[in-house]
Amino acid sequence: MAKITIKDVAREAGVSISTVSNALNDVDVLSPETKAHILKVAQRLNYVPNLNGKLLKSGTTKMLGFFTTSVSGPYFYKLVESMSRQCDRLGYGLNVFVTKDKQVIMSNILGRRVDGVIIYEELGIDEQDIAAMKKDKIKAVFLDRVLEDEGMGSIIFDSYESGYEATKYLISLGHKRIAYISGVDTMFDSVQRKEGYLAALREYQLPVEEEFILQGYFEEDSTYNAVKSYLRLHPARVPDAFLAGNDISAMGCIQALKSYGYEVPQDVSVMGFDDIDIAPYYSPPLTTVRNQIARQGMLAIDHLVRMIQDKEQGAAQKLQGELVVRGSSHVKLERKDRR
Amino acid sequence: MAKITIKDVAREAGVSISTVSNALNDVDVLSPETKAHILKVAQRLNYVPNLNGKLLKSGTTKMLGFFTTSVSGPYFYKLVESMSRQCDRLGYGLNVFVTKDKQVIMSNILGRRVDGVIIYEELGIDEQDIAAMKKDKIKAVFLDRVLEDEGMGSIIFDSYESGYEATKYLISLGHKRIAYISGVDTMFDSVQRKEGYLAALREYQLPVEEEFILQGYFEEDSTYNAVKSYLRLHPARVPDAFLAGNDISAMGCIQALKSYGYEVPQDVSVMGFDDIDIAPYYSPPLTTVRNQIARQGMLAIDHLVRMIQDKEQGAAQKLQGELVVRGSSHVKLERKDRR
DNA sequence: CTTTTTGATAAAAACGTTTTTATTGACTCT
DNA sequence: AGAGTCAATAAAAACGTTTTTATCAAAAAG
Repeated sequence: MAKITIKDVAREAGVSISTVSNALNDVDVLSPETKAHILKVAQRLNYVPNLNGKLLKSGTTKMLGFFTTSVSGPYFYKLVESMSRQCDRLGYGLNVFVTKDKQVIMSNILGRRVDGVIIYEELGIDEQDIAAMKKDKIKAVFLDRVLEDEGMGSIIFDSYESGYEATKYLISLGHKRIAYISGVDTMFDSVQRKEGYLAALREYQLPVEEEFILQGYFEEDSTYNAVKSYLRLHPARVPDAFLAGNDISAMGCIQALKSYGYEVPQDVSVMGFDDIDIAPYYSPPLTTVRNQIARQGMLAIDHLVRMIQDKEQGAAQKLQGELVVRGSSHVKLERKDRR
Repeated sequence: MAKITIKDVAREAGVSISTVSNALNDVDVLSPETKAHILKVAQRLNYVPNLNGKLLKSGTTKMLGFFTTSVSGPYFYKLVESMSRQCDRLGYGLNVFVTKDKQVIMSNILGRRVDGVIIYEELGIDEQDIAAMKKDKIKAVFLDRVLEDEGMGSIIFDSYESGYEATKYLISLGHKRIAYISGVDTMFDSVQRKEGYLAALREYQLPVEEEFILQGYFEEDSTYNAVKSYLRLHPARVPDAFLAGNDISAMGCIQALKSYGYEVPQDVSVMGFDDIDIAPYYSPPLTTVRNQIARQGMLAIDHLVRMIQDKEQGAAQKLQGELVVRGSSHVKLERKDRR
């Protein structure tokens, strides 16, 4: 029992192929009886159009592709969740391609499996690939990089601004000696957050001190060790506050402080970035800066669809972070001595 | 500048279409020079085959589809992560379709966008749809239901066994009066866990008491209220241990116990199911039963690919849970009086 | 020296659609 | 009454591939 095609329906209904196609696609040229008859036959045979044939001919799929190297972690599922909701709303399907093989990515994009693409992937797609996509008039929105390159869209978080705002918040609590725990220096977001931190210090004319910039690599353990070794070496110069490159790092920092007998936030304020799921449950609950992930997903789909409909040119957008104040930060108090 | 097709490559290289196709697909009938020449031309023109044309003709896509109504939460991303890794390993691509529209799901499945499908969706696909898929020889693996129906695969967690093992563990700690906090009685997993719990009680000849079965609806608040009202009504008959339908519920239970001055685990043991991300960070860290999500994903892909290659018939598999002992459970102690 | 075989390439058919164009027969004009 | 419109349907072309079949010259076989 082979797959039922439009041909089978035509034969069974005693009409031509084109008539069946018209009936199925609701083109209004057929007599109501013929149409009804054909639909009934199609139903009876359980006919389902072959999407590849359909797509090959019509060139449009009503499908958007999301290309990513990973879906691990809350960032991705929040993103996918919001994108798929918005797709539903706009009458598109969402198709997530998880692969690390650039070849696969490019051939799916250029091979027209989807009407437009959202791209998030750390490695791989370079200027040349983007040029190829532009040449083919592929509509794309990037989530992980700024594109000066016109024609393509991008929606990224303003990490610089987040770093800046976080630092300003700590300053507003009365803290003057604010340390920064750096993430990975090759990552764009990481660097931007630090830049924002430095800018805020400069703006408030607080000294930028070399030893106040620690290296935590976005990991709990590394940060724990880095902070501990700082406290060992400079017991007399403990910062008022630590701004960690992300929440994981903030957690390591808090552990290290606790192990040296400092109370957070009474003795030292600590904050991170990302507002990961466990942040509100941590002890103390973490003050952090949250990225509006759902908004990013929603805007990406919106923008892409408008690009596809030629209502909008690709453009770059930046999203502001959202300060979330919880228990790990506190106005500056006179610190009790180290136990 | 329209899309480059195989025709353009043929014209440019001065050969026929079929020759180009042979060159590109490495069919070994061409002279090395011709082949090299064609490949060079294709490269120069940035030719990328149209996947729809290709697929339409050859009928195979080397793509697997994962159909789901949601990707929210850790379960899904762990699942997708493991599936995509296994796909990579086996030379397939993974394609996640997120939609609540059954129509979309069915037309993508039957419309041959993918070589095989993994299905997880709570509502929608019924016996009739499955019959249609079988008729079309679609290869499918279900993750959310047992399929007695031969021909299709399914890989589910053995929730009955998990409930049984969890209860046995609590009994092994010396607990005799074990309460169960039920989830949602329409959900398969929820019911199965409770059945396992009851079976263990029966096996050890412990009395099954009506009041010991509370209703928590898998929510923190509902459970909190349910447990609290139990403690208010039966202050003299506090269980030795609570087995909550999931970790969220366990958290609510612990809060309620604390509010009545009971210490967990010294006074009462509490455990849940799922091992959610915050379980190890909770206070106390939760004892729970973990489902092997990554294993489920891996097995699903494996099974599906073997079905596609006709090496295996669809079959049902069950995965055992994994007991994770943390701080919320303890051997039975003589309980101090209520404060 | 003709007939076969072989090797390399080209032509044509096929996949399942949609879309464009053609073909009817019935109706409406003047 | 003949030409022109119209409604309904059919036929054919097209989408971009792969695959099957055909072509044709050169080499091998007799």
